[in-house]
Amino acid sequence: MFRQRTYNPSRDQGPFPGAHFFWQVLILLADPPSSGPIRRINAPRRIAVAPESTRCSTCMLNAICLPLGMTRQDVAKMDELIKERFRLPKGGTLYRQGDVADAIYGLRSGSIKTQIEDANGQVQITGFLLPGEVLGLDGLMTDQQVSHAIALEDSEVCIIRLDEMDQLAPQLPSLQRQLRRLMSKEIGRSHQLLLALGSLRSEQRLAAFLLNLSQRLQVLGYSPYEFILRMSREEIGNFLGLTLETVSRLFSRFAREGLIRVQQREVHILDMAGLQALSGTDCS
Amino acid sequence: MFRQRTYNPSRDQGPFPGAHFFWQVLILLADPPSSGPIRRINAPRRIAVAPESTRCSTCMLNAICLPLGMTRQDVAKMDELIKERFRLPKGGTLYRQGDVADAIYGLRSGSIKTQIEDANGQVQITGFLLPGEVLGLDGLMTDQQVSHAIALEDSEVCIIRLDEMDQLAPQLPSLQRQLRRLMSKEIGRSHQLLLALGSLRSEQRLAAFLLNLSQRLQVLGYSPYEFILRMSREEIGNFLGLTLETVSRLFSRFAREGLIRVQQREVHILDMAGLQALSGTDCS
DNA sequence: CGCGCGTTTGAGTCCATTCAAACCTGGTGG
DNA sequence: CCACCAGGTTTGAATGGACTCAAACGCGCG
Repeated sequence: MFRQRTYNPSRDQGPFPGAHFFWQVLILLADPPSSGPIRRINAPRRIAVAPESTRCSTCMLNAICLPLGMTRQDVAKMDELIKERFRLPKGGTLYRQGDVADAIYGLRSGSIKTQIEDANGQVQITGFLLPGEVLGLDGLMTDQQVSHAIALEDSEVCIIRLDEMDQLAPQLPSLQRQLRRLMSKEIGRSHQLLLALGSLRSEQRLAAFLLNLSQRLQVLGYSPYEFILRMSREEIGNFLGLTLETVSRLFSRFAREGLIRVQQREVHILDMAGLQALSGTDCS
Repeated sequence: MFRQRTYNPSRDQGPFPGAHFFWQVLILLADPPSSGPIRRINAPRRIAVAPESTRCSTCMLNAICLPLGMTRQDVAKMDELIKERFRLPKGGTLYRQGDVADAIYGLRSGSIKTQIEDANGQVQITGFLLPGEVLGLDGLMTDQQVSHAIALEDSEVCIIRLDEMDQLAPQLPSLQRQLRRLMSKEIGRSHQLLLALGSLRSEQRLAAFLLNLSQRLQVLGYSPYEFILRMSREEIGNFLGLTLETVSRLFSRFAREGLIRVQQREVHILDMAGLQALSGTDCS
């Protein structure tokens, strides 16, 4: 039935009933939320933390995250906006498809995957997020989340409530702009991924995946040459439109060819240029 | 080298030098526009038309396009915002990757494809737009277009300048909200397409493609059962991550199986339910 | 008419998948 | 401490679906 075996992630609450759309059915804006009463997200599990620790102005990620490009004054205003943080254990879900989308989230630490699910339960991972990146932008359309967000390890997110953001918007045009940028970036990212899934062969996809990860980790101050993967082979495969076996084989081959060294989830990149050549990034 | 033959669209100005990014390189915000001086888009080809014909308030598409969900008063304010329209001949480009992105565009009539291009000239079509849909949202990130927009037939777009929109924003919060929705929709659309490219087999992809088109045309008041394709087999193939031959074979097979009738670019859908079952939209 | 372009159809190949078995690792309980 | 188990991972062999290469066809156009 499917080109690849159905990727069936562990479900903590049984099958989700609200995955009823496909493609641009969204454009209709017609179908009411058929998923029954809209659930309130995780409300009980939220904790307010000591104020000074949630400040954007003192956050190490403020050069990467939402405040990117803002003036000091504007960042100070951001501090009013972000009152809550949220701890997420490994495997925990930040939100699920169909939840009300009344906030966006800045990932503070850890890593999170986002995935969508169609009516058949077929799942597609749409992104692996690293600290400083913002989640929940895809839910702004319908006021309902259209994807699941699941922690790959213990993680922590900052919560930015939409209504409070709208209130603050007039005084903080730079936030609107930055938000627009982030959404635009998300669109660009999906498009690049589309290009990968649509036209790259498996080895190119994996090479590009590793390079992408390496680069993003470097931005965060980590070594671009060695890192540990937070996701399983199966998740990588799903993300790249491949099977876990293919991914595993490619890892082995890359290692055999001296491009990387890999044991389990620990990856050492030995030949960055070689990977780039493989991925097709390197032009000419 | 590539999984599918390189799709090489006719280029009106030779190879484009600015397609230097890959995936989330965008996140860096570091690399300067390496494409030389940023070009001004199509400025000389723009024409101002009789004011009453550009009014959102009298536009037939105002229930679908940007003004969707706005009050009558807000739509009236939109009228001030949209002062220009732009005629685009078949094959003409509205903007190219690397152009300054200082406006977004509402498609008034015709149809447009958007495509991205990587350093190797590899192209991926990211969308086929119909009237009432909005282009240019992906360029808001960098203030530079990250995709090409090319007309599939003679088309007409409304121009919404970003600086004017920002000026009007405080008085028109519903516009901000709607813009956010549209961007969010675009993200959702890409994600759905990702799911298709990542996990659907060829026949499912084409079936889903036809259903999607059918549905969007219906929203516009056209028959969902018969329409003519504005794009070539090659363009469909590129969009769906298939070769033109595969697409052609699938059309033939669908026709043989009584799902559709097709001659050249004219498509009649005979068995909508069959197509839905095939695409996997139909659940259970 | 002849040409170019898009499309259709066929035959053969190859790459990723499927199915299957063995392996490694970490955690649990005896 | 070790045996055992479960889940993730690796590797092999065989299959099949989409691709490549190729040729013929149809249509519009100068």
